Amino acid sequence: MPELPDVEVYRKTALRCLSGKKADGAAVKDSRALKGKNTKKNLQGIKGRLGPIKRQGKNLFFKSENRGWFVMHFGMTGRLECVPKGAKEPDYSKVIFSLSGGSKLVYIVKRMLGKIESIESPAEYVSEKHIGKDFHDTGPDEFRNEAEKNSGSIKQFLMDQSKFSGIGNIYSDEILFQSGIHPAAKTKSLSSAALGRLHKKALRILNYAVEKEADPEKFPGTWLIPSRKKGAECPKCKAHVQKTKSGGRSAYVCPKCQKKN
DNA sequence: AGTACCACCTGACGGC
DNA sequence: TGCCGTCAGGTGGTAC
Repeated sequence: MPELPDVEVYRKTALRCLSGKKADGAAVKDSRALKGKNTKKNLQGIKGRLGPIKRQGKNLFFKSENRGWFVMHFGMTGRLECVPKGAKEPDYSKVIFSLSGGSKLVYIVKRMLGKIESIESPAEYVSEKHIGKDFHDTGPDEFRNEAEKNSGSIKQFLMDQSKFSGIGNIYSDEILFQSGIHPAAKTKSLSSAALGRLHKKALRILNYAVEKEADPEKFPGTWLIPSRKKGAECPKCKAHVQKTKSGGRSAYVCPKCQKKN
């Protein structure tokens, strides 16, 4: 789940959960969900207000009053929940932030691919990890410029976090579907106008998904995501949706609506 | 430098 | 019902 819209939802969840509250330590249930030497100690020692909270791409950053910055990544199966006082923690809870008043902010991951790490600053982190600016902050010109330098497929380009960050496998499929572009199309084969439309469409889709809390059940039936399975009907033309591979990742395509050129 | 591919870890699901 | 194989929306490292 966790692509830009999902992580944006988690940011809002965290904001709401932490607002007006103070943290008193974070319980680490599974150290494998942590990265870096001092992360465990720092999490356990957290005291006071948590914030600001920032998001860039799929990364969520938050600062603690006394232990500095942390970054959260959600991998394929992570999420963040605000659990009220007395309520049971969800399965696979890995790190639990205790808040004043008894509520908790809980970091949950199933498949151990997500991580929390103690870091110096978000700026240093994104520069070290080559994480490009958030897709929301990219303009059409820079999008086109980067695209024109890219020699791979358009899907891989959209998913490359080093240029612009936030788009993953699911939303890249949606963006390409709504743009009528085949995921295997070479980025270079797209006209400047097509790239401009693609960029605009991508922003619109991401914004809309955030509005709908990244919940696929609230997405329109005209979107691919609800039909993103092999053999389902294309919501536009009723052809069968095909499952293809792109760079080792599954890519769902309507063979009639999406053309390679 | 840019791109392509595999490995990582464990849960969910479909087929037998 | 239970076992097994396959696949999963993430990134990072390595090999071209």
